[in-house]
Amino acid sequence: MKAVERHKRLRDLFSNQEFAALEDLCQLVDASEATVRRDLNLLEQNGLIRRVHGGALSLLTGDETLDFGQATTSCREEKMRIGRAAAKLVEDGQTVILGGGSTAVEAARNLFSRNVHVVTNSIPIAQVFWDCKHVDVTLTGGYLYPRLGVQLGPICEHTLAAVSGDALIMGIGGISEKGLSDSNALIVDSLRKMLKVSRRVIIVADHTKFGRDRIVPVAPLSDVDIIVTDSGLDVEYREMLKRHGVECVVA
Amino acid sequence: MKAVERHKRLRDLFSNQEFAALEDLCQLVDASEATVRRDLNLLEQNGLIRRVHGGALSLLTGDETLDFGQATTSCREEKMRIGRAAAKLVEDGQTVILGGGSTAVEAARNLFSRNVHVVTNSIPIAQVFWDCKHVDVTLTGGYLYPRLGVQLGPICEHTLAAVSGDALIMGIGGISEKGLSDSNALIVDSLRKMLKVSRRVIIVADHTKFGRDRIVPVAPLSDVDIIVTDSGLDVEYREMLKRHGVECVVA
DNA sequence: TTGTGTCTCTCAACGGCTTTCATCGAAACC
DNA sequence: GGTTTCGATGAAAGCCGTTGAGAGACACAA
Repeated sequence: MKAVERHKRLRDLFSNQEFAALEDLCQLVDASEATVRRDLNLLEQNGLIRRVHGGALSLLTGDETLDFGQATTSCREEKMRIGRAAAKLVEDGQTVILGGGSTAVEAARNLFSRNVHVVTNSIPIAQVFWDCKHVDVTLTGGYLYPRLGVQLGPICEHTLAAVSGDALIMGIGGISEKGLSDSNALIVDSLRKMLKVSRRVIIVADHTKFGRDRIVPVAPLSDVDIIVTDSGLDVEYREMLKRHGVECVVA
Repeated sequence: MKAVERHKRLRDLFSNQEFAALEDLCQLVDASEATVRRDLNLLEQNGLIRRVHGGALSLLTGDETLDFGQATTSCREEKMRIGRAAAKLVEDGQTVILGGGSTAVEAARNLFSRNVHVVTNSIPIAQVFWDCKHVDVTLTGGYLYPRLGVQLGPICEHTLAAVSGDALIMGIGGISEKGLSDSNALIVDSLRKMLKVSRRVIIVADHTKFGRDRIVPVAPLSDVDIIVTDSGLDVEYREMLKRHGVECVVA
């Protein structure tokens, strides 16, 4: 059986089943333990499962608890790839600030097995690390913005002010020549604060976000170091990023 | 059976059952006593159960701590009544600080349709108000204590210091002549801070909590204004409360 | 106090994990 | 066509975590 086929079978299994033992997986894909272990490592790097003694736990079945409605379901594959690429830009031992948004959640998943310190105002992101030993999670506190599960306001900003991040990974509503913008006026203050206290700014955004100006401007493109996006991005926008000195990573 | 599987079964059991004998658990998971003991130690470390001579007590159905995933399953009559009674002690327009623990979650549920401002360090409690329009929720922020979903440490305490609560509703591990005590050393600092900034202290605790001294002392009884408990409380303890000027509400 | 049952600690055995190496087959190159 | 190179695979060695059994300490009840 080819690797692609094995991976597909494993994914299918883990979207229906919470736990699987190594032995059973070997039988399922008719491969040696060594191969299955390697496959599981890949799946773990992609944030689909978590390896445990004796097998692996699915991160897909538990999803409903992380799904806070809306955006999470659309273009999942792309967001996963973007999240993975963004996580790779972070080095072990660093402090990473994670902004809200479903793409940032994907990035968080890919930081699960890493050795980092996470600071976030997003409860869904915090829950990704619910039972993770390597990752310290600090929540900012603040007013709870119900629909999105993010914490906002003076308390949030005060905590952020006391933090210094090696990297910031955050999603955004719109990216254009004018800079970053978002449609939610309440959350932009916290976004700005995050930008301010981070040494390296990584924006995660699929190609549909480009060329859009949302109601509230957040920051100029010059504040951004890297934008991670998908392969659907127009050349026009790539050049725009280049002009503004923003590195563009295609996941 | 693999370790993950055993743990899942044990959790499931303890979310439905208050006590289980070691022997029965061995049978349930088909493992030796030694292994089950080790598993129980882990669960105890995670605050899900309390080990006792001959087996283990559930803290999920019992009170005090709450695993996020189990939130929906544990809803015993008594706890609900206690939660309801405690919520009645709060007036509209007030700021209520809610400590972690499953009884406090019940109180939170009964505040859902009220017009109050909630301050909490517990994510499960914040989620009670997820889709609620009348209730403002402020989270303290801080280090995420895994599994219990509470936020702790300097950030949490700093936020609490800047808050002033009309009422505090919190659960506790033990209540005796010596005062309040709890088994989790990490969370007591935040509990103390909550006590300090609240004008009116309401403790929610079923009768099994009385006469118990847990490892870490939290506060003397004189710091408490009201204790809401169930009808199973011994006269002996009612008098103790009276002696210390604590009002006792039986739900 | 004594006896029974339970707990803790230690040790040995087992199984799973990682690392390394050899093999195989496919694609690339000469 | 033959050779080389590279990635994928499986097997083996050694390490580490998990498990179960037993000895002694401890708790509880009669």
